[in-house]
Amino acid sequence: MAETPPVPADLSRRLLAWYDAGHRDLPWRPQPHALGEPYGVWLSEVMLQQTTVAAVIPYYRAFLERWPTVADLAAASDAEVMAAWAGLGYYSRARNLLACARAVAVRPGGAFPRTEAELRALPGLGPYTAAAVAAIAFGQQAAAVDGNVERVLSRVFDDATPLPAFKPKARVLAQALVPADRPGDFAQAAIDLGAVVCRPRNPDCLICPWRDACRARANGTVALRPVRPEKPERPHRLGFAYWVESEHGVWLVRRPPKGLLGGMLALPCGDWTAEAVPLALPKGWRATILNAPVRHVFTHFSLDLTVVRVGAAGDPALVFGEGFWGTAADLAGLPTVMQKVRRRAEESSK
DNA sequence: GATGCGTGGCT
DNA sequence: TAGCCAAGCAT
Repeated sequence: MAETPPVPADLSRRLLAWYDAGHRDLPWRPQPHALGEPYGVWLSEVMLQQTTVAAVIPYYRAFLERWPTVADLAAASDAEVMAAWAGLGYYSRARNLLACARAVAVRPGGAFPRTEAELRALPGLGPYTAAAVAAIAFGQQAAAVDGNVERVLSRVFDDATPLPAFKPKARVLAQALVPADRPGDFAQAAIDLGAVVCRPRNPDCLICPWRDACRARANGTVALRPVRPEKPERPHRLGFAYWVESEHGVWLVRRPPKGLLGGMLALPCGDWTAEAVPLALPKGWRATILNAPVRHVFTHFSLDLTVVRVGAAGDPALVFGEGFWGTAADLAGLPTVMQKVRRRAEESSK
């Protein structure tokens, strides 16, 4: 790796002083100088992966209320946890969350490991989350480098290395800055700095505790950092979703455990491809095609789903696969794209 | 190293 | 409004 520039002295102290003078009050956050509660820290960090604070807060509260300890969560069923996660996105996190809780529950004392390396070995904990939990909950001198910290460091050192190649450099720089006495506060302060001051757009350099040291500010390149690679074009896909209602409820299926919406409840659908092909329905089954498709945008493709209301004259499993008649409580556990389909179907019956 | 994986808010 | 982006991880 290329040499990293010397780290100006006193950056850590200035950042901590800025944090102490006023930081975001978040439900999972310990008081300054205090350690966080491992379960809550871990839960929040997993929820916050690629997810905004505002979206996480209600889910965090709901999980803590329903499963107050990691042992409680470990005892929950897959279906309960997936349903509780519905709407938050990136559903492999929910599967890994439960796998991690179960792994922790069978450890001696049912407690989380305390070191970054041991945490890193748990499901769903990558380099960032392992370091964050180690620092915030256990006071380990670990460098938690997320997108905020990468952005801040790319600017302070005016480094034009494109992401994600800059990440290893950022880790080296961050590790050199982590103070031995307050690693958890430092991790959260660095994140707050990126989230509140050193924002992606319109950074508030005038109030930045690192403004004097910031090379990008001196060079007038703040808006150019970090350098991001071009994003690939997002393809468009088409598909059908089937609303099959009877006196028993609505026919729901469980999606396969891996892949898109893996492990989640769903309405029956065919494949989502460049050209949609409707499923052939048995004779005597009524089908009503709703006029405007449901639009949804995923990370790597956009989707138009044509909703079909079906009056089944026989066993839906024969056409749509293994499933069950879902009630209103079951429907609440559908992911967002399926909620959009549900809304469209329910509107059409008014 | 590249790709797949959700959703919602902001501009 | 259509794109950008968010406390990343697994493969």
